[in-house]
Amino acid sequence: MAARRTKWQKRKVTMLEIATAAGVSKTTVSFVLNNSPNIIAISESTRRRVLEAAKDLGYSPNAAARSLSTGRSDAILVVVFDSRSWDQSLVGRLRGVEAHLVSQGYSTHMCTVDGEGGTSTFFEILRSGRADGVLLTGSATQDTYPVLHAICGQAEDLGIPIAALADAWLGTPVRVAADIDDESGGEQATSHLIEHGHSRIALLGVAGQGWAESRKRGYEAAHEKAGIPVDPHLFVQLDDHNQTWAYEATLKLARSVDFSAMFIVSDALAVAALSALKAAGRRMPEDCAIVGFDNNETWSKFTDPPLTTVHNPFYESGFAAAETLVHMIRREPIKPVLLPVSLVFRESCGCQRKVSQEQ
Amino acid sequence: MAARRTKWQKRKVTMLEIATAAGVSKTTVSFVLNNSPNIIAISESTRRRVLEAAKDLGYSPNAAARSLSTGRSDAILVVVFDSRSWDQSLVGRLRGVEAHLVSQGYSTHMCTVDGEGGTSTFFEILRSGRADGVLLTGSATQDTYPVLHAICGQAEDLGIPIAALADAWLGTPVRVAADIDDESGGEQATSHLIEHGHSRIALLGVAGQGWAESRKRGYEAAHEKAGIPVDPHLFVQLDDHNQTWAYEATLKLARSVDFSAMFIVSDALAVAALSALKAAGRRMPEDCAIVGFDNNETWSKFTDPPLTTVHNPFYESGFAAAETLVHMIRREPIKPVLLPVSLVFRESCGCQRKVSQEQ
DNA sequence: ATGAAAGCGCTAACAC
DNA sequence: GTGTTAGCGCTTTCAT
Repeated sequence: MAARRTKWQKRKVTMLEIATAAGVSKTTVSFVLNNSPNIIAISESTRRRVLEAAKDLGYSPNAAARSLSTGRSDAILVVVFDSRSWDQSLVGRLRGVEAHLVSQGYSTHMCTVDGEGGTSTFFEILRSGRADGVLLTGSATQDTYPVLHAICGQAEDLGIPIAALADAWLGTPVRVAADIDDESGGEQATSHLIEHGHSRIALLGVAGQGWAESRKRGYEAAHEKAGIPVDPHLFVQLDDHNQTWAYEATLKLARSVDFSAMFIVSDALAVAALSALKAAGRRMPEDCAIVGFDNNETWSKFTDPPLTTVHNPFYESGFAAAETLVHMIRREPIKPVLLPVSLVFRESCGCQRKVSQEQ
Repeated sequence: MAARRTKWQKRKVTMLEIATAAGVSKTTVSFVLNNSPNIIAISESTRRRVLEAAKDLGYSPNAAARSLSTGRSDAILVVVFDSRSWDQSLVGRLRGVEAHLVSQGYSTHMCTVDGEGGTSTFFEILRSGRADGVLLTGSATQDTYPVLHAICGQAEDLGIPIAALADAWLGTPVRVAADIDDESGGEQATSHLIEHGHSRIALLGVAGQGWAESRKRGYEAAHEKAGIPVDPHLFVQLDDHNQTWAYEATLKLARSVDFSAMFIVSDALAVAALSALKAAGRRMPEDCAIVGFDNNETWSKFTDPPLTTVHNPFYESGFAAAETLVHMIRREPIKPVLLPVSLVFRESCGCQRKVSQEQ
């Protein structure tokens, strides 16, 4: 019976209702619920009554109202560049980002930027005040660089902090919120190969990408340290992080120059190279030892041979980047983050097979 | 000079300002900008003036204010279950989801649910009115099933539509917004193996997951069609989508029963199986032909041998699912979506090597 | 064809 | 210690 109310949508509880229930005013409720500075001026008993009422009624603040009133949105926007080419690394980072954001009371908006189109979303989200900060991830290519610049401009205009996750975005004012030690990784990888006795180590890199260039510097540093000259003929620098090119370039290299090992700046490229080397008739690691970079959880340990690679702490860097961004939003001091990386030994480098498959 | 205004934050333009600029009232501006039904009552010239002013001033509506006023949020929440185990499939789907959502003026909130913790975020986002609809993706495991149920309950209480992306969530009221034809995929894969002359085809599946079970049904259907009896001894049903288990189970199977081919319900599991088969001394495809499922863009073509697999249209299913969810939100009629899948022929099934590496 | 005005739910400056 | 009240920017009903 209780006619009226043709369709009963569970009414959202408002502050007013809980104020009434607790016999106080909205203000008091607001102070209590937000633990606002004025909370000191609220008696313990009132506080308790309010909290209780809020709980009983199942209160949740309305985000829009709060946002309208405070001017904040308590959300950040994650922009993924060229998501097409990203896999677990992206997912891992996203998990880390979200984990920290959640702990700080922020929610996560997401948008992707691939070539065209997507741009507008980004601007709308930012301009409509849906985000208090922006986190960039992925890596911009030639197509997306203009977009990247527009994004930076927009964020600056709006006074919204913007930070990059794990990669330098050259030529932009974007600060890297959390980076990993790409150079050290490249050095560890290369040094390990050198320890295995190799002196002609090929390098498969990507030109123009900060992370790849750093890894390459690590490769050079390892040579320097060992007193081995680097031979530029052993370099292949792709114009883009592209597997097909990696395959072809490696095939060509294997047929034209002499080398007994190879450091590849990413696992995704490494599998392509592995495939090309096999096509060139080489057996790994006997005819060519290999080390990659990233340690993709799902795929890298099941290559043939299992790939020795530098572990990239995706989750951790996402977490740290979010942390930095939140500091920026709150105008708190921030310290640069450089996460260490380390080598995961499997068989492609020439190390012996592990006893169990457990790694 | 121009003292005052110590820090100049580009003032957000409001409707009032554009109203003033155009010499009309807020109401008119709102009507024009939203193309509201009353737009018919706005003279073309006024309309143009308003539009022009809005453009000149670089106006963007404030999302919070609009949301507070309309009760909508123009955003949907994507919940990713067990994101740990997802890679490109997730990214592909997310891209699809976002592509459609953007076209409809929705923004995307994201949160993950892994074991513990994350739950709260979810509820907060929903209860604080930040989302008009929920899209579930990933697959719930035993740990996360309770969370899943809580989520469904919450969404229902709030009257917020909730839909699943590409997988049935057994025992919940969640409707599948866009599914792919897992069964047909399993059948195509198996039939192809049968055409290659195999009659003892092992199956590596996952128990309790809708998608995996469907793929298995396809395997059985193919046998039935070919008049080949299925031998349950050839089945391995993992309790979870776990590569280590897949490796071990396959190794054991290879050593205990006789089979000349294998259908594996996912590429991730397939690489583990491939590795195990090699460890058991088999050469592929000669000693064992293999077909997987998913066609991971980055990894599946560089396995050794290149993996023949069923292409899973991740992007498309994300797109379609978002489409359905939007229909649900708008209370428009919806039609079930079942995307077709097809086999990608490479070499692990025994087919000849392609002329170029181009696929 | 257009405008006035009443909210939407919350915050915070200011009174008491 | 606690309450009043004036917005925040937008939508929408109802006048005109």
